Amino acid sequence: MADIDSGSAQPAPRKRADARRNERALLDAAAAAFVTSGVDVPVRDIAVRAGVGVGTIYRHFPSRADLIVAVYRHQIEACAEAGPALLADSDTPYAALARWIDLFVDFLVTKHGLAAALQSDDAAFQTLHAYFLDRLVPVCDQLLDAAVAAGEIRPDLDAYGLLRGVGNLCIGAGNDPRYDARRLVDLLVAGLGVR
Amino acid sequence: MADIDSGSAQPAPRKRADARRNERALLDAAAAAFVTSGVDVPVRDIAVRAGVGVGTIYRHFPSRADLIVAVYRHQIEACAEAGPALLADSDTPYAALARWIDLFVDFLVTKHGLAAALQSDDAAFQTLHAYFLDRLVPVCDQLLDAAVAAGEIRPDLDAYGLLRGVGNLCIGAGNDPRYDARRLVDLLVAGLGVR
DNA sequence: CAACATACGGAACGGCGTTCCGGTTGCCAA
DNA sequence: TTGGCAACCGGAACGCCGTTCCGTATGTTG
Repeated sequence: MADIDSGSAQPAPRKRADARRNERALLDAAAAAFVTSGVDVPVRDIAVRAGVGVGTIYRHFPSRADLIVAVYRHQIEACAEAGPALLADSDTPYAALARWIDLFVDFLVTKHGLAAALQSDDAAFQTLHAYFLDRLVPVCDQLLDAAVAAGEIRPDLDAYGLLRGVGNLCIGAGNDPRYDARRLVDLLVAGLGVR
Repeated sequence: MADIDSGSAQPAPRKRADARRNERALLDAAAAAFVTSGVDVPVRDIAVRAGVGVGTIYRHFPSRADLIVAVYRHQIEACAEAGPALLADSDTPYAALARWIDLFVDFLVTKHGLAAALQSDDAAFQTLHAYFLDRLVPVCDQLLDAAVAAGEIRPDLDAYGLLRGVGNLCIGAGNDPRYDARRLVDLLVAGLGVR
């Protein structure tokens, strides 16, 4: 159920074997390349790693953003699902929010260049933008609402703004040991608390 | 005294008239292009605007970062000089810090793409990075130290981290009406305060 | 095994930043 | 005024990028 599309009778009449093999090789190669060289690794490098031509990449993933989404889908999904769980497990909604944001930061700072790609206004990255937003904004919203309802934080900020802010703060983390994105995010979250 | 180099006997033996004319035309053209299309406007566009060849740009400004620095030098200088002034004029060091950061945010959000360029780890932008840091970190440090000494903020954060955080939060502001960088910066600064 | 849809590889395209160099032009000395 | 030279100019050229296109190869199905 974590696959791209599930349920219903397979309306896609099954792909050719080599196509499926290449798609998997591409996902593996891309994941490895992203770790080594960041998400802006040249498309050709990924193609070489996977042992395919560049055309094959674009047939499977119409834009580089789709490839990024495909590679990280599981982790994003896991992050989204952790929201309600944290809300149930934590002492207060605010604590749940803080821990959830920690999770999000963990995810972002370990993916070189991903936070930057998320903010790019390049049309090619709209898919990426949209997927993150669709999946995470509702979760964040729920946490935020609960914390506001509990009177723990000011109702200053919407989920979209918070997520973008956190995402922005994570840009460049990992490239520069002097820059501690996590601490800044903590301060931001602290600033959210009622005084 | 606000010019690029002043004082001392001119060790540079005076440039040719056309060179000086072109340099000025380039600065004007670049400033206009930055407003219209952001700081990542293609170099060729700037050249066309200025009525010169691209070679001329690189002769005067070895990298695009140098051009950006040259265009905004005055404003950055003004921002730096406002630091001590605010410290003298404000009720508390924390208030001065908050107002100074406001100034910095004002500067960044009105320059499309500048905040993003500031964070780029591309080698070509090292000059840009270095200039901002050299000029603003000491000022921010002074404000931060004063506020810490007054017991107004926690000594959690160094000037470098704060400036980068604020810079990061300003990325993409102006492209997206749903994203209010200023509010996030305010929250961050609020988080800095002692509780 | 044939024949056809599907998928493949990589050349080709347009755009970018930057470099290079043959031609031009401002400047100063004669 | 003019000659000559250093300084400067324009834009072609280079290498890298993402993306598109198409002739060819191959899995699949009857």
